[in-house]
Amino acid sequence: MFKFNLFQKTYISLVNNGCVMQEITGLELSPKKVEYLKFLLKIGGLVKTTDISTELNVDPSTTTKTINDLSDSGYVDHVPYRGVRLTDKGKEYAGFFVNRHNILSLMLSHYGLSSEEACVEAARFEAFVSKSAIDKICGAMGHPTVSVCGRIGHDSCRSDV
Amino acid sequence: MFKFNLFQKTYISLVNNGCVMQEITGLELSPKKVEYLKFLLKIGGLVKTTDISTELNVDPSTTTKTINDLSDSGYVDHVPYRGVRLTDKGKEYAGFFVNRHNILSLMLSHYGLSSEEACVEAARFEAFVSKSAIDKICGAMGHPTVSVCGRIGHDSCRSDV
DNA sequence: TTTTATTATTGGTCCAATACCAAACAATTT
DNA sequence: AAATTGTTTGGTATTGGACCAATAATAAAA
Repeated sequence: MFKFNLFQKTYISLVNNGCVMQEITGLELSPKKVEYLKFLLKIGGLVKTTDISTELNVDPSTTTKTINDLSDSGYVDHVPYRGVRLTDKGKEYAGFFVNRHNILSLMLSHYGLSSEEACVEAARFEAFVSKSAIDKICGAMGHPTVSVCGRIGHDSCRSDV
Repeated sequence: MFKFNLFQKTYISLVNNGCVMQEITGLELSPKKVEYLKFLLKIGGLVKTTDISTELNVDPSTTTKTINDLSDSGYVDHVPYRGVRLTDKGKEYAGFFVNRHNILSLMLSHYGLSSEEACVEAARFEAFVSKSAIDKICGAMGHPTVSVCGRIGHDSCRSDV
């Protein structure tokens, strides 16, 4: 019996292959959903519901529901019972979210917070910091490539240099 | 007819006159409640429901309910139909909230954000930044007294110098 | 390959924070 | 005292998040 594969590349991705960063405000997703996307990007491929639940310490049913939300918004592709993975759009957002976390952590570390403290603190408020602010902070710090909790890429903010 | 005055000083305040800053994490109140306290501190005395509603752009009934919450938690004293004012505890928290906002705004302005941008940005995430982080940032900046959107006091963080 | 175990999803319920509306109530003004 | 203004109550709604029990699908074992 035929089964449509949601993960198969289609001509759609060729049509929709442009960078969408111009439209990102950074405030589109709730803190918890940002966590989902960052984790999905870290794993990289197809991710199981249980893995997400374990990582984020939530019930699997909660994960399924959140994943459905993210799927409806176009950040992930989800095949029930098989797994979930980022869409191209999801990857761009997740990449920004990781960068934002790293830039804010690095910034905080410059004010006497330890790496650990900076990381924990940034995680608490990062979802409410706009991309426009991040681009400015990143530029003012000279577009650093290394933070206290990971590397920083500049695909999205170099244009603001 | 006798009416008990909730705003009258009683021996309670003499007993409870110590600084409670040691116990503040800065994460006790939701963003909206932080706004209420900051506004109440700005006005200073007895504040009417309508004034709060106008300032925060919410229905008066919403204000009444939020004020009841804040009253239950001991941040304000509320006499129905008369007005609301900060308790001593509320003043300490409100003072910290204002300082936190000003310190974060000042910090952001050091990364190329305009005063206006810094203020707006800080307002969005400040409720999720801990007092411990603020104390460190404040210390690292040399305990500035002037920010881009107000003066900064140091009653609560000088001990960390 | 049929049973068993594991994993995932659905449907239900719940909570916190925030908000509005209409009705009732209190205070103030006339 | 009546009318107006301001405030509160009670009800309802929404958004985001969470859990549980029951069902369904997949994978593992016999």
